[in-house]
Amino acid sequence: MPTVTNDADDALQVLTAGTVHCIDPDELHKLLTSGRQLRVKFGIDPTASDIHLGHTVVLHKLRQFQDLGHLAVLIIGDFTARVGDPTGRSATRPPLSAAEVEDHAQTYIDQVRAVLDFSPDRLELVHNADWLARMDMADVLRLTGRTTVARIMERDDFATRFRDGVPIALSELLYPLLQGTDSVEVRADVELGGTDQLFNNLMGRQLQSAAGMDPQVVMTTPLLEGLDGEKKMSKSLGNYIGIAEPPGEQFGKLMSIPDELMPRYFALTTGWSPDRVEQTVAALADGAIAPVEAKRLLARTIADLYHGPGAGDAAEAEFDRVFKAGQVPSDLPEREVPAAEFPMRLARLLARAELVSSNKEGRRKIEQGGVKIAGEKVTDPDLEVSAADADGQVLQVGKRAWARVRIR
RNA sequence: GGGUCCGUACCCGAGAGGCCAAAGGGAUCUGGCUGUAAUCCAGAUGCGCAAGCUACGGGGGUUCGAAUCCCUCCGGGCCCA
Repeated sequence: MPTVTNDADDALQVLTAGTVHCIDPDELHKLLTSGRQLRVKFGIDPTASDIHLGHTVVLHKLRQFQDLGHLAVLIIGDFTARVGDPTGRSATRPPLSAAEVEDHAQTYIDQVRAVLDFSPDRLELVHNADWLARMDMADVLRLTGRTTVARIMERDDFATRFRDGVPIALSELLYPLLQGTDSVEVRADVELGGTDQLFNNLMGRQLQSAAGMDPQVVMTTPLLEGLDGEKKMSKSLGNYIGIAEPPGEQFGKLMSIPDELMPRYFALTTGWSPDRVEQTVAALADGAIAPVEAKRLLARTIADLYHGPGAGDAAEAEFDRVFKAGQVPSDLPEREVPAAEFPMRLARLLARAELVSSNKEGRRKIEQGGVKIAGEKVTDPDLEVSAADADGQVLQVGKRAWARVRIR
């Protein structure tokens, strides 16, 4: 068994830093003092294939436990994904097929590698279908008998949906119980999750106690705001930065977050030590670092984290080329258009080059002054171009869409 | 099983026979500004060169004319049992 740090006080401080809930710190301290390698549970439901920075907040916390010698018990919720966690959702999630779930799970695992330590003595990977799929009706009845309808309905999102007449599938009400069962099965000492998981995680304590185990310590991490600076980062809101996205995309998106969000991003997404975060944030606050520079640092850091050292510098250089110097990106798509279709209106060519979704939209973009051909702004919405005019030229729409036309 | 209400564009949501390609908000996009794909300000947002076409859960009907009225089917909420 690996050695575990015995300085419980220091460990407690590091581990509780940046958490929203810790239930409860005394229990955690006791566990840390025991010198045992703790089993730290974190469950993910592979309902979608992309991990974004919001997901990494809790993963960084889990990594801290690993770095202190503890064991991350990563539960792939292949069974629960099929039920659909209703957390924070206003509607029932459509069920996924087993194949979709498996596919997502593999992508998840690949992406999680960027944050977690995958050494065998630091990570245990399990699938909850291994125990949940085996339960029979008697097991289910026993499980559901351990709580009450009133207790389940305390959960805010259930209460809200019920009040507003939004449907709640009966299966969704069971979700907290399933997640709690996971805690019993993996004998979790600690469970991590976002703040929205608090209810589910506490259910784990209840079920563990009922099973005669010491209840797990529950710790929650903040939900990261997305690019808009207000709503929580999520794929469905489209305000996310995926960790598998190209570095240039990550860099650009990070440059577009509201300035006020920077301290939070430094604290929650970089994996930096609390000290380093504090120094950087302080420097930003007293003007020692200009906001742009801080944002660039953040953007480089994230790109490096997920694409290897140097990725951030490269992304930054390209960003400057394109957005500061206004040059064409070094790598831009080519679109082939048959010569027979010419001459055609530029508006139509933009659509053929997939820069706009319709001729009409192309016309609109020209009228708004957002279209350039070979670097020249076009003002005539009815402009006709010949094959010779168009061949090999770079079309640009707005600040972020380019294509080179090839006549064939 | 009975009753009742609802289903509108990417999302929320107004609309009550013609003035509706459909108010308003969100979201997104374009332009200007700039330290940024930030903020702020302005504008745009079904398709078609156009005549026009398609669109208000699906289908059918009434009418000169339907998102708006009727029938039916599908989906959903609530109440009663």
